[in-house]
Formats: sequence, structure tokens, C-alpha cells
Amino acid sequence: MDVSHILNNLNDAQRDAVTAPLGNMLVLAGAGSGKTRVLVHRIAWLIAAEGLSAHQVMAVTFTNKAAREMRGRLEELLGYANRNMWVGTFHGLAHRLLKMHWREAKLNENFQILDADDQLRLVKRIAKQLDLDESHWPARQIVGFINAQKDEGRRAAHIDPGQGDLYQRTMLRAYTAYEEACERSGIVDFAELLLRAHELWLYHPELLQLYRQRFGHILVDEFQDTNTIQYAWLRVLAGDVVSITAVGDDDQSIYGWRGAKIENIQQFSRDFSEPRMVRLEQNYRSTANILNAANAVISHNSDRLGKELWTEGLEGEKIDFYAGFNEQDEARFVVDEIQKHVNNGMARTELAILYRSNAQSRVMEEALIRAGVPYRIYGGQRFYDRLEIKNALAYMRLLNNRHDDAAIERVINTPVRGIGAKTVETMREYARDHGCSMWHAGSSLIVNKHLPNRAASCLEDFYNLIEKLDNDTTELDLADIADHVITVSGLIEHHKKEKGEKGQARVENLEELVSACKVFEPAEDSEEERSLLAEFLDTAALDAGEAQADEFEDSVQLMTLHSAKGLEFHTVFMVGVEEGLFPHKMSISEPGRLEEERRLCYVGITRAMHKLYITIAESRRMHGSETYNTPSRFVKEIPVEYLNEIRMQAKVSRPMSFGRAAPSSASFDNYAIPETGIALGQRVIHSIFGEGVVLNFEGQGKSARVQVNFDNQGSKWLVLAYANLQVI
DNA sequence: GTGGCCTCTCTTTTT
DNA sequence: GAGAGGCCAC
Repeated sequence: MDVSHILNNLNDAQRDAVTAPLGNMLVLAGAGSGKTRVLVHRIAWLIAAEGLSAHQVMAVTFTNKAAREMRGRLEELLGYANRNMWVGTFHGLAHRLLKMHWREAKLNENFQILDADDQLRLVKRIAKQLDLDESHWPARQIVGFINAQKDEGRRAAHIDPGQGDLYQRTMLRAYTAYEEACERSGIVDFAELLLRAHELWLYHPELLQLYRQRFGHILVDEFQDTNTIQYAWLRVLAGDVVSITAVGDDDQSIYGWRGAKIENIQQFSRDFSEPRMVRLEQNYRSTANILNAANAVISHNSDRLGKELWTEGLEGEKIDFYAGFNEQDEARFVVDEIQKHVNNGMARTELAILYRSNAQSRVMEEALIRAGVPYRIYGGQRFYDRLEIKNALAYMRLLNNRHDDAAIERVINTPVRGIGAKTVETMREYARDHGCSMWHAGSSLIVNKHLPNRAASCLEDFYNLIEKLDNDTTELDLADIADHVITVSGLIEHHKKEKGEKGQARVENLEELVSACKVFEPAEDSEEERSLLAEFLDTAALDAGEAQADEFEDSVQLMTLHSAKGLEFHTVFMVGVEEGLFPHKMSISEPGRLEEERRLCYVGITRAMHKLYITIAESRRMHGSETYNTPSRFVKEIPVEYLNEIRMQAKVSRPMSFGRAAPSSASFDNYAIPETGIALGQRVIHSIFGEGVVLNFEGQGKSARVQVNFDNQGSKWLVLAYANLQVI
């Protein structure tokens, strides 16, 4: 077979990795060194040259986006779509296994996935049952504990209750109750997917045997992000039978907070026999300036495996640094620059705005909308995470599985139908006492007449509604089911009544859900026949639903630094690179977490191919109050020779007036800012042109910002606002 | 049981 | 600044 097309355009190191004989291999791949390329080409090589069938290859990634990308590139290279290949996220593959072997995993056939939001609600209810005071035992903390335990592969039963302090024992009680609740209603959270899949191997050697025989080779992307349970799952599956190609970069490990262990990279060499090591250090993505800046930043981390990226590429432009007066000004600068690039003919998809936290996207969005620039946001509030969508999905889940307590809790009284807290609490108690689901509890309560008449009849109406929905939709296709559900349940009506644009948007989202159902296609590789509804619900839980958006419109890309990993853009704007925001203030005090932030910065810088902008806002409104920020320490770690600081100087030569007391001649130098006592012009820190001018002044132990605009006639400067008097 | 109004809190990243 | 929870009047 001619395999030359698989090896064309690979450098020596890449070719080494691609053509390595079957066996364990660890590829340390720096940013932009062709990591995905190596993975995809290696799979093609294994099939073409090593004689594996697609059926025998498993490829694991972390995000659905990465999985889709890999599938797409494989199809391109192989020339056909691969239906048998197991390509997916850890969670997706675990889910697939559990669906196929639900009996062995001791699950209901219809088990549902509990997402983060529903998990938090469930834990809140449990904490209440256990009489745990919210202020002492925040539900978030309990969730954190439970997930951390699961990530380490520990069930409640594995933890010795005799050991530990009050904290441990309390957490353990909650964990135990939580496990029972999930068990009762047949729901499985994200971490549980991995844990159960691991236990499937441990408790069912015959299954393990089967899969060990089946898989000839496993490839793992982003290996530095594997956590304990994921590593264990791979380790057990592989045994000393199946070989693994692990690709990773310790400098890009950014999921420590989720239990990821960089150490797994070192562990790999110890656990897997005779691993071949390949280092990919030549960067094909970024210009030398960008790469040097990235190298300089990351070199401040200790405990690195050691790797220096180099490039044969051009030096390139310097990194532009811009300090905005506030977040509005920062956004305006970014959008102005974007428009310049677009006017020069650049595709908008080649421009990305990257930020530390989702909350920052809004200001950028508003500025883009004002300028009429199409954009697309990844992540953030996901489609399937929206309140109204989750409610609609909860109804659909009930059609699929009446015993899904999380779904019942969500919609039993949404829209309101006279089933109040009291009734629901009675149901919970009954369910707890009898170890049954809420649905079961409710019907028992009705039959045994344990409820006040009015409550009973309201509850009965709800049961009739669900049964009727189920009956009416058995013959319908997915989109019609969704349509039926949102109408008959009264959800549409409910949101129409909401005032303001919000209700309208929610109605539109619900309609969008119907459209999503219309175009939904089940995973091509279903090995068991399952209802389309069930498949849709699983997809909604595991996939963010980003594929819905029109991917092909030419739009500027907005996303968090985390979700940018693995992507590249011609021009990148890293915004809000301020101390306290990035690195985030929650991470500054712990050296380990600070280093993770720095790796995140490294990831951000290395997304840029040709041009990088770093911006900050000196003052930023966050959560309703103003904060004052200085450039991030990471900016200061970039040697100045790679930076170009953009500062605009205000040159004001016209007459101007300061509020009521208009000066007769114009110069900043001779006036004090009213009410502050600061003499203008003592020292202009910096200034910015926009609609008007914003000036920062400093002197006499104080600083101030003044916004100056033309008056209506455009002949006089007027001070519009002085802001943010600050003692320094 | 419902709905309006108040206060309080919590602020990161994702499957 | 938004969302959740508490409180109160109907």
C-alpha cells in the first residue's frame, strides 16, 4: 500500500512518532509543534502500515471539539468516514461503555446524566435533609469534595468514617446520602461515568478481556490533563496487552483544579513498559517574537520537564500592549483593531478574543454589536444549560424515565401548578423512607390519600400531564416531541408571560430547541438500538450544544483561554491580563495554582500565529463595583524587546471648560480638578482618545481620572466626569 | 400556595 | 450584578 501521503510534510521527529512500531510511546509535544497532526497521521499509519482495522483503534480526547476535529481530519486523510472507530472524550467513551453494559455496571437501562447544575441542586437538597447549615457547609464545597473523591476513584464506602475530623465525617455523610440519592433515581454525574467505567474493568474481567482483545492501540490526547481515575481506566484497559500512544505537554496542563495530574506524564514511563520517547520542539505556528515571549513567561515556572520551543519562522511583529482606561475602552480598542484587520481583508474567523473568565465576554460582545462585527462565542452559558432549555429537557427526561428525581424536582411546579414546597417535601420524605423515586412516592401518596385534597388534585394533574405527553408523543419524531412538550407543559406560555426581552429570548430558545431536535442525528456508531429521544438527551448532557450555532458564518471568535487550548488563530487578543484577574486572585497565594495560571498564559500566547495583542483595563466594573488593576505579572515577565506599548497622548489645544467654572484659556497645566485638589498636568500617566479623552492624573498622594469631551457645538472641551478618586 | 420585595452572597476555568 | 433565599401579605 502506498503510504507516502501519510508521511509527506512531516519533520523528522513527527515522522518518528508516526511510524513508531506498535508499542508504548510518549510524545512530548510543545505548543504548535503538530501534535494533532501526529495523532491523526499515526492513526492512519497504524491502519495503512500496521494492518490494524479502524475498529481496533481508540482515540481519547478531552473536549468534544477536539474529538470532532480529529474525526474530521481523519476522514480527510483516510478518504472515508470511520464509523467503527472509538474516537471521543473520556466521558463520552465511558458513557458509551456504560450504555452498552448497563447491567454489569448495575445501572438502569435509562440512566440519565446529572450535569453540574443539577448536581448542585441535588446536593443542596441533601444538605438540607441532613440538617447541614448552608453557611457552615456550603453546597459547593460538598460538591467539590464529592467530585474530588470520585476523581481519585474513592467511593464513600472506601473512606474510613472512624478517621478524620468533623469536616471529613460530615462530608462523608453527605457523600453517602448523595450516592444513595443518585442510585435511587438512576442518575450518574460526570465523575461517576469515569468511576463506573473503571469499576466495569475491575469487577468484570470477562469484559475487560473482551476489550483488551478488541483494541490494538489506544491514543490519548492532552495526556497532561488526565486525572487519577482516567489514568487508572487507561492503565487497566491496556494492561500489558494494548499499547498506548500518549501525547502531552506539561507546560499546557491547565486542569489541575479538576483533578488533573501532570505527574501522570512521568508515571507513564514507569507504568508502561519500554515507552519510546519523542519530543516535538519545533514550532510551526508562531512567529519568533511570540514564541520567545511565551518561552520567557513559562520559564518562570519550576518543575518543568524541560523543553524549549524553537522556530525557523520570521521574527514577526512585536506584541502590542494596550492599557485601557476601563473595560469599555479596552473593548473599543480591540474592536477598532479588529475592524482594521477585517478591512485589510482578513477572515474574521482568524481573529480571536481570549479571556480568563466568561464574565469578561459581555463587554466585548457589546462593543462588537455596536460596531456591527459578527462574532461567535464558545462556551459560557451553553445552549443546553439555559434555564428554559433545562426545564424542557427535564420534561423530556421524564418521558424517558419517570424516576429521574432531578427532573421531577425541576419541573414539578414549573410552570406553577399549585404543587408547593410542602407537597414536594412530603414526597421527598416518602421517597427517602421507602427508598423509592419521587415519582413513585407521589403516586403512593395520592393512592393512600396522604395528601390534602387540593395538593393531591394538583399533583394528579401533573401526573396526568406527563402520562398524556408520553401517550401523545409515542408516534412522533423527536422535533415534534419537543414541540409538543414545550407547548403542552405550558413552558412557552409561561415564558411569554415574562416581562421584558428575557421572556422573548427564552421563547426563542425553546423554539431553537425544536430546531436542534430536527437536525439531530444520533451517533453514527450506536451498537445497540436506543430511542432517538434517549440519545438526544445524552448528547444534550455530554455536549455543550455548540454545534447548533451556524459555524460557517465568518465571525470573530470569543472564548476563554481554557477553551482555546488546541486552537490557533492568525491574530489573538488576550484581554484583561491584569493582576487579580489573570492570574486570578484566588490563585495568587498558592504557588502551584499560580504556576497553573502561568501555563494558561503560555497557552494563550501560543495560540497566536502572527500577531498578538495583550490588553488590560486599568479600572474594571466587576460584580457591581469598581476595581483598579495593574498589568499582570505575566506581562512583566515578557522581555520588553518583544513588546510594543501603545499609548495615546492627548494634545488639547482648544479652549475648554471644567463644568461650571470655565477657564478662559486652555491648558491642562494650570487647573486643578474641582473637588480634588489635584493640579492637572502634574503628571499625566496616560491618556486615550475615543469619543473624547480620558486622562489619568497623579499628584499629592492622589490619582484621578477625568473624561473630557467636546461640547455640543464641538468647540469647547467639557469635563464630563471625574472618576475614581483614589489615594495612592 | 403564590408573588413581590428585600437582603445576602459570590464571584475561574469544564466534561 | 445576578441569582438564590427569606419574609410577608394576599
